Amino acid sequence: MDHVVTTKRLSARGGGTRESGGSQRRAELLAIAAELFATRGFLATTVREIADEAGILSGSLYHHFDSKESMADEILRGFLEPQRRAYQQVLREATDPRTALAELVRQSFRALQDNHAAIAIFQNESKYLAQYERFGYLRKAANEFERTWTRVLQDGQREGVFRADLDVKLTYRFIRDMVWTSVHWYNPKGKLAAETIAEQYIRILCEGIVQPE
Amino acid sequence: MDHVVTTKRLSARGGGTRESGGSQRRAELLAIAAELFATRGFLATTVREIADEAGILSGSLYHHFDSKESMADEILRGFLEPQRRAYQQVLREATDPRTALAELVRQSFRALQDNHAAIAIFQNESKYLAQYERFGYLRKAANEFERTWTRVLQDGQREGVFRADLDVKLTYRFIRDMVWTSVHWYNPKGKLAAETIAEQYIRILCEGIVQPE
Amino acid sequence: MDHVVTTKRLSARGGGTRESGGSQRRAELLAIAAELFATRGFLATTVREIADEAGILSGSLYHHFDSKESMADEILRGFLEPQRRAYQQVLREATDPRTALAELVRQSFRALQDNHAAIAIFQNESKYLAQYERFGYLRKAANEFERTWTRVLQDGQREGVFRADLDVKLTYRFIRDMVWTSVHWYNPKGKLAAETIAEQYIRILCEGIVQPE
Amino acid sequence: MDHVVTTKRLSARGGGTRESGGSQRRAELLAIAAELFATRGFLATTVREIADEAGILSGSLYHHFDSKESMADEILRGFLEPQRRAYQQVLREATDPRTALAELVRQSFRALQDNHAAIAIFQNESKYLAQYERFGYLRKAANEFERTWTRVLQDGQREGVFRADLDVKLTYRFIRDMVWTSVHWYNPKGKLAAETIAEQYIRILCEGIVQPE
DNA sequence: CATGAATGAGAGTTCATTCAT
DNA sequence: CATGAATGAACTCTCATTCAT
Repeated sequence: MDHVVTTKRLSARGGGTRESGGSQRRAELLAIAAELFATRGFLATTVREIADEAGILSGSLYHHFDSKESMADEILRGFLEPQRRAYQQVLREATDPRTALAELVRQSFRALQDNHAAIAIFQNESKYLAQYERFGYLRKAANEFERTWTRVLQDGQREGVFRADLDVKLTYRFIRDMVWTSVHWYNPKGKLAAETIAEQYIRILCEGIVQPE
Repeated sequence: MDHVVTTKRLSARGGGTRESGGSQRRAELLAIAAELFATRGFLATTVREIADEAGILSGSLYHHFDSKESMADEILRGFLEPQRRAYQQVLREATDPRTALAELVRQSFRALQDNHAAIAIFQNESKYLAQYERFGYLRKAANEFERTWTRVLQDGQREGVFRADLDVKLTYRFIRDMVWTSVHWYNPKGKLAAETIAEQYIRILCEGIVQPE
Repeated sequence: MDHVVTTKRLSARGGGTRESGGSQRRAELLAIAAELFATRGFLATTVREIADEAGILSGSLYHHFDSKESMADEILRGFLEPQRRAYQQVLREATDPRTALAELVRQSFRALQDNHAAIAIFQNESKYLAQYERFGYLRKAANEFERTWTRVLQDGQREGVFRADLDVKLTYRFIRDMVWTSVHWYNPKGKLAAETIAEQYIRILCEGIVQPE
Repeated sequence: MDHVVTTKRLSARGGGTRESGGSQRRAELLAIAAELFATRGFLATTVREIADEAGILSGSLYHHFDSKESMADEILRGFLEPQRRAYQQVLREATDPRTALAELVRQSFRALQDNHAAIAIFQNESKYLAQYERFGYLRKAANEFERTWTRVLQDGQREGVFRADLDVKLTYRFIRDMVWTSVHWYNPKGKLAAETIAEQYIRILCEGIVQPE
């Protein structure tokens, strides 16, 4: 379905980061880049804007990172791996599908609070970035997330906790979209706590919006 | 909250299209552009790509359109105004909040089938485009859509049809995201009919995913 | 009278130069641009030609300047302000209108020698450039120059030094055109010294070409 | 002295006009083009602007003219040949150098009234256009004009009418510039008659601006 | 670590011109 | 005579990236 463009707009350079171990300056720069990528988009953000925000010249960024993509890469990896582990832990610790589902939602909103920028980038730029080999792991991560959620949904259906007439894949998408898309309007510094949203969403999701008679 | 970027990367040119009344060729070109903007993103699509797909040279596009933005503009206006009217009609014809809500969802998925590309662009590029005066109407349209949905939700709560403990704004966002975000995976030519998705989503939305005891 | 063309062919970009303080390279590039603008015209000179002459790529110019217009802007400002001050000084130091006039002519030809390119650009491109806000100061400068000269002429008429039957405005234009237009043929490196021309012109201007009987 | 650029920005096409005999429509179009070339400059005027002003599409102009240059060519030739003849006649009819000079000035200002646009183009665009073979006649015409004026000046000096200490070439340039440059500010429809200006200029030129004691 | 000058590819856009209808 | 669609070359400008200092 996706038009896969061969190789363009991304340097041919294999990959790799200049120094894996991160100095503090590095982390600062990464945070700045993440914020800009998240709010303006990866393509719409220039390395000069990142450098400006950091108070250095654009060329100087290349002392810390190989390329603009390396920054996105590092930001995304820094979010995906912990998130993967967090989901696994939820699955291990949950006793039944319903609490598992609720915990997955809660964990997701917690991530929204802590990794707002990274999630926005993952959400908005995956399609574009995944065109390039280097970012192949994005699709893999998305698939693993899907397996995580659908397993819970299927278990729930089997145990009669979730309604049997639901299409699991469709339901998964429903949930995923509703959770991750909040990144577009959720403000970690705003007055609406992630937990509050999570609880509301869990209720709508489980019981629907209609008042039972 | 949003970082508002001043003015760049979009020509200051007031607006206006070369010819408002559309020839047939024009419509073809617009469809090509819409498809590309939708699948690759506005920034990631070059006018040369659009022209290539149309079998002409990039410069020739400018016989029909003022600029790349003009194309996006025309595509978006062509979707928003009819959509607005469709929502209004739903509101006029619906007898009670619950059917109103269901109809709004159905109408939205119908739009997804007919205006897939335009909706994707509206969804993905609004944030970027709305920075520019010319696209101010995007925010206005979004606001009007919000009013439409929240009115139905509030009416429903007042009449006791929808649960009273729901935050209306949050619920609206929930619904909006779930509906529009489907644009990312929904394939109008695929085997999953928009109506099927709509019905499933309406059920989840209204009754939740949990099997009542 | 003048057809005022709205806004095109000049970027809307407010103004501003990349760095106000000038490095040495900057000055070299500016000199090259000035020479080309002067001999070929602003529109007829491409940034590639400027870059070629400087031995760099056209894109590299944008490390130093915001735009082609920025270069013209800087060239013109670098000439107008000193010129304004020079005229003021002539006025302050002159004891009578006749020597004032002669000194103004001399100062103008001296400028021709030092700022040949800038004057040519001011002369030839003002009409075109002044269409754009950014170059509004060109008209202001022209007006101030006019006031300078007409004041001297009026003083001279009042004191009976200059003939009373002369239309001051017309006479001013006469002088201005004759002085500045020399830019079209005057060659600073040629054998004709600016001073020689100035003296001849002063004589013609003051006493006419007719041999008194 | 002039940098002569080989061949660019002017079609290689030999020359020639589509139809020598001029229809009326043709004359109208030419007048429109002349006005635009004069006020905006040759390069700054697009064929589309000419066509717009004429109420047709740009491509339609090519039914009447070979190229944009052909228009300039025709406009310039239409002015130069009559002007040449007019100068010749002045020379034939004048009885002495002083009246000859005065008549040349008067004739020039009369031309300014009738051929304002053409003169402006001749004045402003000669340098640019003369780069191209096709417009070689511009230099020839300029040379002939120069010979006309300098002959009168030399005759006058020989006969003791004009001051002997004047450099003839310099004086010629002085006069030419002062006369032709008026094209920049002279408005044929304004309240200042060409004759008035001519008389003032003749007086300044002959007797100077200084009040004789 | 950072600067500052440069590269090189490609972007959007303009415009004179052509030509079938 | 004019239209409308297209060409093709050139233009100004952007931006990720490199590298000597």
